[in-house]
Amino acid sequence: MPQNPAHDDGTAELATVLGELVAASNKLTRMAAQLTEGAESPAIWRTLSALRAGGSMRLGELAAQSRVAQPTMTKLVHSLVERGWVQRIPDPSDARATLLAATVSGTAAMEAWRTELVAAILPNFAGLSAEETATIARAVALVQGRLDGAAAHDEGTKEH
Amino acid sequence: MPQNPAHDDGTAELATVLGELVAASNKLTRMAAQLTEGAESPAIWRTLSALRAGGSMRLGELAAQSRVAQPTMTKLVHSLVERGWVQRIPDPSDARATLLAATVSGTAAMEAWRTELVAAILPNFAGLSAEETATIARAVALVQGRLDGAAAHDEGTKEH
DNA sequence: AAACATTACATAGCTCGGCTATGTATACTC
DNA sequence: GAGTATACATAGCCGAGCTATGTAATGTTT
Repeated sequence: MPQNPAHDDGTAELATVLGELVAASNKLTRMAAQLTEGAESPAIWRTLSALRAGGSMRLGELAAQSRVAQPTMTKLVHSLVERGWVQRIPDPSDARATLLAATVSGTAAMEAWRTELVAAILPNFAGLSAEETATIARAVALVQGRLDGAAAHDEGTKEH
Repeated sequence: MPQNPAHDDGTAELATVLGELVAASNKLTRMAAQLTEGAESPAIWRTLSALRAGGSMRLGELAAQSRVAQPTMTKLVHSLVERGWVQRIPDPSDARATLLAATVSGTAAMEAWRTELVAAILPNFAGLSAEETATIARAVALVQGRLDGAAAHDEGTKEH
């Protein structure tokens, strides 16, 4: 705990903001899940999204990016492959590993879901001014950056 | 659907931002869950948080606020009561209903969790300037407002 | 006021996403 | 070539989410 307020660099305020940020994120995620019910689950889209963002990668890496344990990712990939949304490509340099790539239909499905979801929540955000939209966009970009940077680090952070 | 682009009020841009907002939220929620593993689940904290924000309320209302189905909330409340974090109070005006209130220890547990969580993610956000922090704060406030307004509406929106 | 409809919550039973522990095959190292 | 490390798969569990349905209290109707 930062017991000594050597020089107040706004840590206290930042902490408050982060607390609320997480709470709001939790709520929004729940809302999104509820609105697109019947469709596939958030985990599916999160995984596809990570694959799109990071390009083809191995299962373990994808698990780290998506912040789930490796066996969880094995399951997710299984169901994604079944749906034809992800393709397994043997890694030429390592017979143990397989590279994973989003297929065309996988990408299409993801974007269709995104469109549907946005359509569902858009009414709630209809009254935003251009300036407010820009504020949210900037905040999202800031948070995104911090999240991406974190994934790599944590690999070595695990105890044992 | 707003089919006619009568005047471009930035809907397209807003849609993009919302898509990314949801994706980032999903990721952040996952990160938070992973960091505080071993502790209780996000659903527990989300529920307690809703109770704190909205004050004592009936189970059905809490379910709506927390955006889960009623039976799901029944389960959650059960485990919260077991932990002594929520108290059931018979509703004097309706014998079928019970009012739910966060206990002192429930509130304390929630704040402890929040502190722990913030401590865990704070390093990732350490480099933020005061201005960036403010941007995130404003965005969170904006989103929060839209989320809160939505819960009530949806009650009547359900088909059948 | 008896009967019916509605409402508020509980129960049953299922699925899925998350975890740990462990197995198996390939790769590395000496 | 034996032993260790790595990449993924399997097994088995738990919690959170859902629908469908049950039960008791309330409201409504004649």
